[in-house]
Amino acid sequence: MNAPDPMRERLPQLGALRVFESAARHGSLTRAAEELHVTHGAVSKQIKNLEADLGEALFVRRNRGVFLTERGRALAARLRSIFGDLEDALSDFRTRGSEQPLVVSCEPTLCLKFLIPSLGAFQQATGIEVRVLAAGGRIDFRRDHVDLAIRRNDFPIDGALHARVICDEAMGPVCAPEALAGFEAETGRFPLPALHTRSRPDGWATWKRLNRPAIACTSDRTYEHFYLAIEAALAGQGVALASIHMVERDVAARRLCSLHGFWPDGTQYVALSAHPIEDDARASRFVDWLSARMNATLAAAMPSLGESRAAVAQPAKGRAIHGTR
Amino acid sequence: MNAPDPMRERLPQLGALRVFESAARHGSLTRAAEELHVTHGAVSKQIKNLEADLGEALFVRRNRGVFLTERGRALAARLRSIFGDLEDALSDFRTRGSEQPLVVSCEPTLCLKFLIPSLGAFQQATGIEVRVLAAGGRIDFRRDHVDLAIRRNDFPIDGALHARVICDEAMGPVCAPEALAGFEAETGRFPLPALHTRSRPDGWATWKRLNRPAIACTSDRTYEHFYLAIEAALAGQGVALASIHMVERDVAARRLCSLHGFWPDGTQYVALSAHPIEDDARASRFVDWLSARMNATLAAAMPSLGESRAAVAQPAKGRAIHGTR
DNA sequence: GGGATGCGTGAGGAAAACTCACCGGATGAA
DNA sequence: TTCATCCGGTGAGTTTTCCTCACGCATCCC
Repeated sequence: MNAPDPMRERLPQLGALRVFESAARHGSLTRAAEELHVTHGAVSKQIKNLEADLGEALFVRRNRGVFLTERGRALAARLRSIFGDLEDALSDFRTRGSEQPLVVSCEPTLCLKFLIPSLGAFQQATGIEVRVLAAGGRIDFRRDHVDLAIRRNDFPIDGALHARVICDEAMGPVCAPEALAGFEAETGRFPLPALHTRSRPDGWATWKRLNRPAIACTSDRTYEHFYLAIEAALAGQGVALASIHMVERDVAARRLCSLHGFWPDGTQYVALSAHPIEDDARASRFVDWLSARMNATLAAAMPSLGESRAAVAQPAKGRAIHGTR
Repeated sequence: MNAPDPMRERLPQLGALRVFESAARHGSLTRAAEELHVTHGAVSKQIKNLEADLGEALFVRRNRGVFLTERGRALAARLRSIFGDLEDALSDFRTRGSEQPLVVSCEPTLCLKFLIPSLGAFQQATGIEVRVLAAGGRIDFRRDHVDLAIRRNDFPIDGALHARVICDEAMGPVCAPEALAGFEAETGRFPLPALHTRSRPDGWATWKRLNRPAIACTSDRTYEHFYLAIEAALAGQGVALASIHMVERDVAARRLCSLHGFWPDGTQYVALSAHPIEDDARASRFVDWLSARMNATLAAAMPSLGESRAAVAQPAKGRAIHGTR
């Protein structure tokens, strides 16, 4: 009566949700009542309340039993998973159970070309279990249950996130050894297409902007995915502008040749998290390891990085990284 | 008094958990009380109850405020994520919000060599958002929030799971084109090591058991990861026994050569789910697409599969697949 | 038809949750 | 030092929620 909770903090009916989940699972109010050790009347009323609160029926009553609505089924499925998580969390707490694996989201190409092959050593050395979610672009940490995302800072980073720089990005044109024969280093003429990637449309433009040696290709070809562009380069179908971190192994194995070395493009790889990375020992350790690992790659591929860096690092300035350190 | 709930169904204190989460987030009982629109006394008692139930303090009281225990902090973090999920679920329900992405767990090599490159077309055609979790081996569907897992049925499949066969596995020895020169087809002599993978230790043994042409290598080399073995083969360091589904693109691009074609090894790829796959339209559609896609690869690579299949399919018999169809 | 099953509902009661008022320790400024 | 203030604990009492009980109704099966 007296304006109890105008902006009532959501989740009013925790108990009712729990009862509904049970009833949905059993497809029966009576059996839910048994599971919860209450009478069927209690279950009936809880669900009625919940439906009133949601303004929508979750069950269709048929006098001989209840049947989930389509939307009711969807809600029940999610609730089931969520209450399962809750049970797990409490059971882990009580038994001092093991930690959850660290979930890392990473751009797919980097993921397979670099992260996964070297992950085994990390897991073995630290005992930290890592799960890799191969996904790029925007990320919803909570929805996807991601602890850490590895991204390039080529976009403004949400101020609510916490970031830690891992290493510089360095790009360079690469092609298959057999395709290298047609390349005229002086004129820059190259008798094959330039390979583009939709996920990094400004790659070649940045290369040009940084006054790196021009490469005059016969045409352009665009791939949906970085991985496919690299594969096309491997197949000798053109020259791709690739990240050193992604083609490190291919170059080392001489499946790919670098035309003009690799150069920082002003962006960095950063680790993003919804919470301060320092607060999570495992995440912190992972980022440290990743940073050391990727910087080693950089150092090996670009011994001349020292002097070139200062001139190139400028464009990245002004990009707001809300760092925690 | 009269034995109310000896085996009380877990999660007794939903409200208390909610209160604790709020207090932990604010680091203050008083501010939690404000958020929940109750008095601080109510919050204090709820948390006291919860601690009694857990048999352990969650806060350290300091007369000037409360401070989370180490374990309390861990629990609060998980609760925060879980209640966040709950809010999302309810908010999605009320607003008829969009569906969650379909999370597919897949062995990393197959994931990058095959799945991710072709996934774009699927997402575009169906509008179904797919997230790929690169992980092999055993899987906990609920803990990892996985909807669908793609695996080979080379292990007994838990009866509680639902499975649908996708396609046959087919293996064959592959090496780099330049390494092929040293291969004597008649004697089977090969002047390089055989490349093994720890994740499929019985690969070459199965090849021999099925009476495929023997390959006499100089030595053996074992890699931790399938991806690395394929990479070694690409680098001309030996001959690997690879799945057609993983090296399809490499063979097509002539980066790898097949020595004796690809042959079914008696196992199949299966889609596993915690729930009947038919019940989830999106999962069902994804499996249909994947099945068509992978069988097309098989058909293209092994036009002679028809007659060879009958003789080889036997070993797989007896492996219990709890199929839903 | 008769019994069993499954659910809805109103009245009344038990239990949980909350409020209120007061307490004590710690902090910081006067 | 003193006093005002902040933060949380606690006991008594009250409110609210939730549950039980008992009954009604419709369906299904023998």
